[in-house]
Amino acid sequence: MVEKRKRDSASDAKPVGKKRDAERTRLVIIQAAREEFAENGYDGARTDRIAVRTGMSKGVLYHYFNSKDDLFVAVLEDIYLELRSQNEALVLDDFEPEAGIRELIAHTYNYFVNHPEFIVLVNSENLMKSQHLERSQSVRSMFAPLSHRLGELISRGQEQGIFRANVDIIELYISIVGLGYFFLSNRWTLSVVFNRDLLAEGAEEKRLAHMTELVLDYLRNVKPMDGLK
Amino acid sequence: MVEKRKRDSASDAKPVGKKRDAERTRLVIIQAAREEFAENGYDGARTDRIAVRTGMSKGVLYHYFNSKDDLFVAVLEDIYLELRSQNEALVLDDFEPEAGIRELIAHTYNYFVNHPEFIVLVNSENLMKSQHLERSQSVRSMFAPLSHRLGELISRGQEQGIFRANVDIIELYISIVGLGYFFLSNRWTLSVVFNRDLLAEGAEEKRLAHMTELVLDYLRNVKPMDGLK
Amino acid sequence: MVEKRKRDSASDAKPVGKKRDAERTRLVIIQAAREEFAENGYDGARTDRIAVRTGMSKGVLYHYFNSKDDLFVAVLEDIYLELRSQNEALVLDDFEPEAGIRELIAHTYNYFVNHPEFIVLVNSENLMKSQHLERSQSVRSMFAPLSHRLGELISRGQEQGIFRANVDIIELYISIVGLGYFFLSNRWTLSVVFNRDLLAEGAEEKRLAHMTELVLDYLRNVKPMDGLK
Amino acid sequence: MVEKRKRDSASDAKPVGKKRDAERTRLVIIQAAREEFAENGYDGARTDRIAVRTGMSKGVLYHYFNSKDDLFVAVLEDIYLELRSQNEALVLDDFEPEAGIRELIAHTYNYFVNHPEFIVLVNSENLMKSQHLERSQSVRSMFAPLSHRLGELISRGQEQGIFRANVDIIELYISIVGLGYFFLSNRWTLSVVFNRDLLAEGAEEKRLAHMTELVLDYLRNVKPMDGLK
DNA sequence: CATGAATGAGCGTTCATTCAT
DNA sequence: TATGAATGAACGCTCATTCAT
Repeated sequence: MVEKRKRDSASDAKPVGKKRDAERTRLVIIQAAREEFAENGYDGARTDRIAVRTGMSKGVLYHYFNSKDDLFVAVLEDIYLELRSQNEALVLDDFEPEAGIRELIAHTYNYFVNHPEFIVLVNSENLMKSQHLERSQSVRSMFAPLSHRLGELISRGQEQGIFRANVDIIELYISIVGLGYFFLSNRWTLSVVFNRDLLAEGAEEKRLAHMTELVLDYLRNVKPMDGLK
Repeated sequence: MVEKRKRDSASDAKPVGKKRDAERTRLVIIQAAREEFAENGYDGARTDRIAVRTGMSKGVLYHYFNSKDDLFVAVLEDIYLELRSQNEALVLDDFEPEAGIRELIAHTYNYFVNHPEFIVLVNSENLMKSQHLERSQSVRSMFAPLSHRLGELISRGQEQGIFRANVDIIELYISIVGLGYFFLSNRWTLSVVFNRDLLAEGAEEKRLAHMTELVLDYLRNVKPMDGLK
Repeated sequence: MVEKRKRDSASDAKPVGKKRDAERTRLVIIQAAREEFAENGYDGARTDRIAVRTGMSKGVLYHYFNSKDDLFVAVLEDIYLELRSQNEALVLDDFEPEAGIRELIAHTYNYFVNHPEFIVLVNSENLMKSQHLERSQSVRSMFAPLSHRLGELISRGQEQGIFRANVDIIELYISIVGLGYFFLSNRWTLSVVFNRDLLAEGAEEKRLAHMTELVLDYLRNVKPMDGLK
Repeated sequence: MVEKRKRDSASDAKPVGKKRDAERTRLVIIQAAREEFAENGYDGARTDRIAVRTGMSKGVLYHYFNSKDDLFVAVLEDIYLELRSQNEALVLDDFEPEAGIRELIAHTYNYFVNHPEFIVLVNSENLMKSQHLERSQSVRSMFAPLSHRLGELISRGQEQGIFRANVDIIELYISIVGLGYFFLSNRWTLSVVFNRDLLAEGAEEKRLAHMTELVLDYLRNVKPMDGLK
């Protein structure tokens, strides 16, 4: 279920027909940088180590990217693009409403499980108040299509009378993401303060089951008045 | 609703007279360090700036704490202690089950809203896989009492027939925390990818309403079979 | 044969009839400083550690001595005084010339063996070109009496026809000291470059035998012409 | 008689063209470090000042050497290599035994006279119990060849009946080295305690004459029994 | 007198970035 | 274009010394 990183990057969806060595090099650098940033956060990452990971000299980094900041922007764009392309592989239209929600929750969660870098990268960026993403064109509104499709799924459920009314799609989607993201992101401190090993075998699956139930019970909660409003 | 930092720190619950300057200085340093770590994360924080914030020389930091790491441990302990003492102010026993849950959700969420440092500090610590908290004695199992009280609240609701069965208290509590924490922590990147200003007026309250409903609908979801199991 | 350090210091030869606490404190500090300087050299020594060794606060050091430099002067004076008082215990007049030389060599060498601090302290001071000793009154010409007595011993040997003529007393005394001092001071590097463990059991005694023979063979080397010159 | 440092270092025996700047820079750093360590000892040396001496920035030191310790190792290796290569220039086989000894004594002594850094460097290293040299491969047993050649010289002298029997080569060599080394190393304190200016004109030559006589008289001291043993 | 908190210059080291080759 | 030597500001930390209590 987990795809290998090297082949997974959103960037290499681009046509590499002609041997564009420059393009390949860019990708190698982004991969190396992703790993380094993911293991250490933005401030903890070292350009030297990124260079070592690429197997190339440090000057190359600065030839392709002007600065550590620019490189971080590229890494963020790359991983967000990857997440979106994974999301697009999920065609919610094929599912019944409830099954569709289950799929969406599991799909989203599994991406985080399989790409722990995403969480570190995004947390780092939030620490810096999104100053890099703000400069990116390709990421803005990136999740609009997905939330639109989620809206359609909810609508279908509502029409079928199995989903409640008054659902704020974005709040819902943030909940779907957050219930898993927070757990995966904060496992280490949570394990300490609750004295329960959340890194243990089975903990991830247990979380997924709980959050799926939580969200679906919320959605299925059709009140008698709903139809009349 | 937000209390000022200076009076809010868990540490100064102790009677701080004028006698022992040392004790006072320790608190001043922890406060200064909390601010610096909160604004920049662990790696981004600078001991020089912490010293400037204290109004004292840099050497004094090392007179009280042996290293930046030790200081970070002290800051984490202080803020977790503060959170716990705030939690203890909330006597859930006084509430009907549903109202109790509402209180807990709001109380927890408001602490994060009023103490944005908490989120940055804890995210930083998770980036480092809890290596500092691991060394702390005072934080381990710190949230056991609270999850115990939450369990009692749920039990009361179940006895009254208004709450569902089969609730994993810790999973539930992580959801209660995570639904707010994730939103507050990730507002900046979420605002970009959803193209909705989550830092705008009203967004925080909206979030609280949504997550309260989500959790309560889950808990109230009494299935016919529940009583029979 | 080795006396304990604490009772051995030259300083406490002074009359401690009245309970002069100040004087006692001075000695305690000098002892502590001697140990610290001896283990780490001047630059490597830490005033904090000296204070810890005394069991008193750092301020005390600066009350009795104005600076690390002044304290080092006091330590040097103390240990040179100690060496001299040990030398004075050796009454060369009681010995036949050859036995006297043997005694002097062994006595001097054994002091170094039993007081390895002396070597580190003196090497440190030479690294700094004697800038501290230069300020000391009590040490200047301190070894004049001893070299005078050595001269008398040599004269007696010459009169008895068993010692050679033309002996420069100070050169000879420097040789007597240096043959042992150099070995003891440089054992660590010598062990490496010669690949022979000079810190092993027996190495010290072997050295003493060698250097005694060296010096005595030199002195006994009476040439036929000596008497005629 | 004293060669200038720049041409004298053991390291630049290698052909240093203009091609590899790196090699050149390494040597420049080692030279600068040698001077700084020699003037101040290990603890007294400052990496800032070493950088200033190289005319380059401080970071460059760490580009070539990982730490002050590693740099000190390199300096020690360099100067020991230099001493050995000087020693190898002395072909003892060409000399009659006694002349050979004279040459060896003078050669060794003159190296110290012309390279006062050697003494400070080695004293510093002994203060630290040879912890740097221990890590060096190139220095271990470095003086084995020389002591072997000294042994052959002594043997020839013994065969000719002009040198005594029972000579421990390493003890002898340590004496030859130590008689000069100690004088040169400790001139400053010795001048104070003997009240004789050992830094004055002529003092060095006088020392050499004395120590040569001392060693030769020891070696020449053929006892009647020697041949019979 | 004695304490130990506080100072501040300075230490060994790091690191994003530049630039000669 | 690619390399890696070089830069220099800044980092975490130290330490001899001072000073209020």
